[in-house]
Amino acid sequence: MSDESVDLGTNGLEQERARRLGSLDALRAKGTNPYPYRFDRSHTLGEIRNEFGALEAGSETKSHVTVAGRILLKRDQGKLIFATLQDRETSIQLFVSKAIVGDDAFDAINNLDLGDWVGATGIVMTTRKGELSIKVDSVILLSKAVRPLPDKWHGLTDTDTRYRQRYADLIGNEESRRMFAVRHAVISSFRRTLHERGFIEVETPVLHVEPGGAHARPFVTHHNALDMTLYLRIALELHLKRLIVGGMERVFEIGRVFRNEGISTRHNPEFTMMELYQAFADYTDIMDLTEVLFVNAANDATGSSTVLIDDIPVDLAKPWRRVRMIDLVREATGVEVHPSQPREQLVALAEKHGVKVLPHFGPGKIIEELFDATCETTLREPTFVTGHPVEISPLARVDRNDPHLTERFELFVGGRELANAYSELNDPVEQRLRFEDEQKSKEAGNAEAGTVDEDFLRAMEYGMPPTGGLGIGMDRLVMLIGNAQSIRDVILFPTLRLEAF
RNA sequence: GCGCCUUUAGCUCAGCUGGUAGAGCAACGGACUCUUAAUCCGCAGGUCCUGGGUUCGAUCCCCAGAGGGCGCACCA
Repeated sequence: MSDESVDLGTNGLEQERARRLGSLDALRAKGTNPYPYRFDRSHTLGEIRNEFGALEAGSETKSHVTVAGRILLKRDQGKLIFATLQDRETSIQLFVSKAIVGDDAFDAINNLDLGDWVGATGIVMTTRKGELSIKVDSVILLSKAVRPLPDKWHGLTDTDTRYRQRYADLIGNEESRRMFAVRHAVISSFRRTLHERGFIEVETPVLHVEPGGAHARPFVTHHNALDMTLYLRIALELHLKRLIVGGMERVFEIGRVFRNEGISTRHNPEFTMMELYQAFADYTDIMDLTEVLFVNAANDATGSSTVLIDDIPVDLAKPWRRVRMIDLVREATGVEVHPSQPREQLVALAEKHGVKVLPHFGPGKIIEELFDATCETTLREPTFVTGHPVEISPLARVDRNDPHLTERFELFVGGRELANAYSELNDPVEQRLRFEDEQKSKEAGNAEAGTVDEDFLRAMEYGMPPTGGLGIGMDRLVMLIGNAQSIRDVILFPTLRLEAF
């Protein structure tokens, strides 16, 4: 066997690949380029459906069109072939008659494989049964597929293969295509809503010297020329606030952030965050804006503001509950809690509810743990949980009515956190103290605590106006609006273990 | 990281108390000018995830490992 020859192989896949590679050679021998450079179409398949969708059965138009797409199905009738052509929008049937195209072209079309890309010209018609079709007068191969498609009826269901070979998933699974259309619509809707409100879209660094703005373990990398340790960002917050100091007033960024933590149906190590900052606003303004963003996104993506949460319809357009974290914990435990209480009291309550308390947990952290354990998963309908303890909110402003709480909210929907927002802390002296508390907590063994970001403090010292800020986990929002059960269904290429080839 | 489940033809899946595997689709050969997952006839296709062990004999039982799913933990 020479190096060039195709291994005829021992299994079905290799045999099929060898056959298709062989037909490539045969095409080239006949002077056909199986991979031409370009192709002009007159209509997308969706345009044809829009224009001719109402055609009666058995009609023939005078419209001669040129289309392109992938052959998904072939139904061979002897001297007549029906082929299903799919493009990005939809699919349409090609009607190929031997009497029209001639013997040679008919054979060539008959020799096309499922998965091949073709361009076709012909007359728009409907069959006797009413199926919108193109009565073909010519078909040209645009790209030969050498590997067979998944099952034409069941598609690809194996989750591993769907995530690893998203290309094959997208070819066969309408639902997968729909989900990514929803994703695009949601993100596009956010840009529209924010542009309408005078927000400027910006891009800030992904490589950070200090991984701040959230509590999470970072990915660590290294810049060779500068011989410097860098971290992939875990949040967008601190750079966007620097822009508020700079006077940009309303900024947002939709960007990838990275957290070196577990993977689950709700977590991917890299995910997409939208953060915005609005000068002269506080967290109540941000609640209103969050509701608008969500309702617009649902409407733009699905045509309705109603989404399914655990299979129950919920209209996002109704105002959302606003309730303090300490009040929710009191409702759940029957015990009044407040960060000003002695730590031992809260430890006792935590133990009663099976909450593990680590040595570096202060009263505020224990209250949050109690909330996570007793309340979080019960918050099915959209709920703004407000008033987080200062201890767990180093970048949020203290509540104007309670020095132990902050002006902060987290938005929970379907038991999942989707958003986090504050009246932003803009006092540089207090910010330094908060950072120093974080630093102490880190030294006490809290791996996720932050450090003192001197450049950020310098920015604060130039003066940041009163500002409201918001962060939204876009993947989870797409899950909500698209009704996805796993974050992997809304991320085109989710993080997986190394594949063995 | 821990627990449970799972891995059989290119795809979707069967496979009984242990006797070395089947179907549908795709492919290939044939029939067919209105099909819709076309239909009909024929033919081929296998490292039963990997490595050990038990057994006369392992897809099946046991152990270890790998991939995947779900749950818990961490977190958004």
